[in-house]
Amino acid sequence: MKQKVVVGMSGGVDSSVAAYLLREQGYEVIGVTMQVWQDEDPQTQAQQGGCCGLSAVEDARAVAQVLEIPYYVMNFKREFRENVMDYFVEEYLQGRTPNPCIACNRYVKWESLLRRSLELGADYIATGHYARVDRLDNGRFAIRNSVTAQKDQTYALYNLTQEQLAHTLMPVGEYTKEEIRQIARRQGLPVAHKPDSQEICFIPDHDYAAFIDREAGERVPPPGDFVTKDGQVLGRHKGITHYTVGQRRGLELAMGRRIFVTEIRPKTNQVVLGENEDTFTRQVLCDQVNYMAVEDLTKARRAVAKIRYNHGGAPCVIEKQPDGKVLCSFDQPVRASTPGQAVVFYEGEYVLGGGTILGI
RNA sequence: GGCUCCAUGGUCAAGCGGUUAAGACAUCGCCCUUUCACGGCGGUAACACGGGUUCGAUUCCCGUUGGAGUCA
Repeated sequence: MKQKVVVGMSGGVDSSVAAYLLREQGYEVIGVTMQVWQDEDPQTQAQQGGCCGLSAVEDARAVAQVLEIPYYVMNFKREFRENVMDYFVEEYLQGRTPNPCIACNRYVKWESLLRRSLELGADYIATGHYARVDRLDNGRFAIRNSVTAQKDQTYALYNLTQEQLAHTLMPVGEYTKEEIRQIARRQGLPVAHKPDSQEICFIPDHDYAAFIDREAGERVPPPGDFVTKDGQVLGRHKGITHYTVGQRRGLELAMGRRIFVTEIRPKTNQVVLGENEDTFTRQVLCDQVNYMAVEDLTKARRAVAKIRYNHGGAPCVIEKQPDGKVLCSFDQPVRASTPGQAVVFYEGEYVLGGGTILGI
């Protein structure tokens, strides 16, 4: 009896090849595209792919046809709205900087999609992520680095639960991006040359502040003061939703030298500005911790941590606090630790866990 | 009101008789990137106005206008 796997197909190269690889490995493969949001303007719809746009459906269906696998479109708009879009807006309103991809993975892809797939009798779900899933000696499941350091998406997956990982396959993690494209070409998949997705999929024009304005209306914080850490007023800002820690561009302040956002203070509606060196911190505190390769943090241990998706990772000591939060003390200061973003801990090739960054 | 300074891109700021009129910051575009950022590479953009002097004025002189300071 073949094991059944539902592959989340975004219409991109990676998930298409994932479906192919699993079919080759002997699984009974079912292709599914998750419909998660919909732009009113069909013009935008056609042009914008993203990881989950609508043009996705046509491409994914075409790939499924080539692979001769069954293909369905499932509607997850409600789940996406609640767990990703609303969360995204609420975070910004409170002066934090969310990572919607992480929320989408945990709550939409690996919660809603997995549940429905299991209901359909599937044993696993699979995606085209550049990461691997391993079962460790301690019995736990953990996300493991992709074989290629060039393209590694483990950071966005730190929040998956053991139960979810137990039913997850990520075949693409065994290959490099070049190899994946090559496989796509050889198999004649129509998406072999499709560019990688980027940007937030539900904000195709990239103007996320305008999106928040539309969503939150009068709840959006008004303009306020740019200040130094000493309280000196430097100018006016457009509203805290327009900024994130470490940001330089878009401040519209000609100081004669580069200046950066060092802190966002929602209480006083201030945005604090300073020198580049002011953006560095040695300690990062996080909550909502998800443990992955380890069941818990009983004592301080060394790790490597990434504080944003494109951070190379830095050595540190992580230690659980009495209240359950985890304090991460870096050997060297890290730049622009940003509340709302995730800090993900690694040991070797495995994800130990991670949490949501809090203010100092 | 008198006197004295100043007047170059969006901001700051070089140049002071012949220059493609620097640079920084801001801004814009591209690259990077399944978040937001950082970063890299490019681009747009200026001599307040009117008279002189000179072969030639952003540069010198005189006004006008607009700022700054100062003195009754």
